[in-house]
Amino acid sequence: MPELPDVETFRRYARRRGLHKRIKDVEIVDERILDDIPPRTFQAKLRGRTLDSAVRHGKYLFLTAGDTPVLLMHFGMTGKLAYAKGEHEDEKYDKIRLRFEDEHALIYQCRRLLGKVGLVGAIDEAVEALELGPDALAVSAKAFKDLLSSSPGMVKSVLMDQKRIAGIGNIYSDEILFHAGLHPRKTCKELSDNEIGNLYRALNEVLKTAVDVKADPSSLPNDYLLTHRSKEGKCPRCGGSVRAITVGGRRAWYCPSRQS
DNA sequence: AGGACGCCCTGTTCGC
DNA sequence: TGCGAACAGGGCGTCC
Repeated sequence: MPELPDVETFRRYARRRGLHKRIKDVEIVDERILDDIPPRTFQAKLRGRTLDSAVRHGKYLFLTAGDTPVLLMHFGMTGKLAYAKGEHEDEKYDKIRLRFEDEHALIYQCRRLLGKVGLVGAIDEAVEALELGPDALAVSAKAFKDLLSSSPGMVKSVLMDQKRIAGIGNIYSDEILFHAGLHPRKTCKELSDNEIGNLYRALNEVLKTAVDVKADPSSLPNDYLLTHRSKEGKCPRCGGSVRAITVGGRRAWYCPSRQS
């Protein structure tokens, strides 16, 4: 579930809790979360270091500690951050703990091991290696239009393609399409200039609003679709039943009477 | 090249 | 009541 708004929230959390403190110990609770790096190496490279910045690109969070290496975090579907000294919520899902000298730790938690934690040489190198497109909140209207014009596929799939635009996943792609009034199976080729403009505005409005509420669904405005994604769900704007179809192997929820 | 599909992974929900 | 199947979905690989 962590998409751009969630990861931006994690970034701010990490910035507030984890920077400018010496890492006394690197506790690897479950080494399966490590991405292609031996646990001992991971520990040795971070122990004694001090995190000094938190940068997000799409759904990736990068924590720097001087020049190199850079700590990379991807949250998969169930990853999140915690900060605690002793007992804490969801402790059994702790995977990595960066323990500071005051005994508090910045903790990477993940239930389903679909996330990854690793070290990279530099942020721009990692973004290139991962072939990530520009961050969804850093795409200009023109670049967005050019991108959609050159993509033949379904608009939902294109929004979710991290190589084209980084940061949008299943839930927020549905939300953006809902706000733009577009059917998830519509192809980019079918979009008018006006519809592309609406989509661009919806993308920015939805993502910024979600960031503002710290990606907490219950705090989103009442006319958002997110909390109505279920069989019994009603469209928050027209009261009609919402519907689910499969698009690109993902569940796509939408309002049939408002999205075409 | 796009898209359908399977897989990983495991907690939760649903149906028999 | 209990158990297993289905589902959740980000990312990746395979096949058509």
